[in-house]
Amino acid sequence: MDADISSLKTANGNEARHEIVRAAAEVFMEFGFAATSIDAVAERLGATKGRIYHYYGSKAELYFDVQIAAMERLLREIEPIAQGEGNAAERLEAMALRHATILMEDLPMQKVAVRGLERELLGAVAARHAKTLRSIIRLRDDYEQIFAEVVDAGIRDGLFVDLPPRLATKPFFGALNWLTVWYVPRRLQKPEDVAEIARTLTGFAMRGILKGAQP
Amino acid sequence: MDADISSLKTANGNEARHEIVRAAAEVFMEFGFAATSIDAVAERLGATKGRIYHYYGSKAELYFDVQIAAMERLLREIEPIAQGEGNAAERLEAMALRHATILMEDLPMQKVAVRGLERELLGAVAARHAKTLRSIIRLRDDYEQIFAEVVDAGIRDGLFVDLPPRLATKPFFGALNWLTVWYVPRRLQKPEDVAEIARTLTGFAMRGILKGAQP
DNA sequence: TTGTCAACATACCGATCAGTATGTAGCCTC
DNA sequence: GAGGCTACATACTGATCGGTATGTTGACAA
Repeated sequence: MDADISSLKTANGNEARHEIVRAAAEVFMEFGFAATSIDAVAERLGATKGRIYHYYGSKAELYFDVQIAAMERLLREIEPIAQGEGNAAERLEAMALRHATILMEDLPMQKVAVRGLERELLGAVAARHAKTLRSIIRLRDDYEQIFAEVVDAGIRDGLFVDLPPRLATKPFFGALNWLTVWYVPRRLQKPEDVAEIARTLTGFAMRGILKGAQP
Repeated sequence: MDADISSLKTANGNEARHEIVRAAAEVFMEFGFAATSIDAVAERLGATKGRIYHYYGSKAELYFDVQIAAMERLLREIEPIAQGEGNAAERLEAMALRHATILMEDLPMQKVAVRGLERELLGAVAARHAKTLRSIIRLRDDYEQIFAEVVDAGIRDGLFVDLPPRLATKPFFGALNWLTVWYVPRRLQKPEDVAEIARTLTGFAMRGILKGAQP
């Protein structure tokens, strides 16, 4: 958001921050926000609190950064597909496929992001970080909006079932995002299996939204 | 599980426990397990810790009871439908419709149950309550099994897409269960809207799993 | 009318943990 | 080679919270 005076220092700082974010994502994924201690994140880093608090002002700020990193990757990869070529069905399918794949590739980050700001935060540190909270909710809304627009186009073209776009995207996301609940990465055998799962889920979601031929 | 010597005492005890479970479900839903304090649950009850610890030995035990109550309601209502009449597609549709409706009707309990035992527990109090944990996982597996069997029947009958039943049920549940993430109950206007949402989600999920007519 | 027990409330303890304050080792600069 | 700064580590504090120990009150029993 504000990295501009980039020099060696800033670059190193960004890399150091990113290491912390990755470790934090893993621990947050395992235990959730409240049950994750900064000491546990530090331990996973092979370091101590000092290192983390040198780069982050609070646990909430670190948690937010995980979410932002996850959302930014999704936005960065999916938006071009949405604006690309093909009819609404083709674009939506490509978006879903990429979306599901990213969830599995970046599971820790994405799992944290998908579970979202689950109230655990709103009640607690809401006021302090109200501005950051808004911007994350904004990111999420923007992302859903990208899908909603393609869905809307598909509905207008008569390709998709006749539903309010915002409502149609809910089960669509559900079929895909649910994998963050059940998917457990196995050692080895990964690259093709991930693609296979992504195709299966995408196929399901597309059938759910496409206007069928039978009455 | 062990309520047998039922007398006035046991009956009152069960009712008292159920009140606690309801309040606990609301607070757990809002803040999650770790961020929910027993004092917060007591406050929602208009009571103090003493009341809760009179009936429950620990916070984990209370949390488990919420999950058990939620799973038991689902099992109790959906199993008869699965064993009922109709072909696989008709039964699965009725099950999905009822499932989605229950999620919305009992949102606090069901939201807690859907989010499940999210590791926040496994790491922490796992050993102490290993037995209870197993039985809850068992309940969840049993429930998914009910769906998997109907799905399997539908696949064998050529009604559903040709996928491993366990894999096909994932996005099916996803489309439905995802509502626990986005659904926010509004005052008034409820009874028919809930049914409408349930029908929409069920329709999506059924299209996702039905073998389409177009190639 | 006194004992008993369920059904709580109150008071307290010990552990955990976010955040802070204070070091300190290395590098860079001049 | 002295000051300064970055990138941490270490030590500490204050607050929260799960659990327990100890009341207290009313109903019922005998």
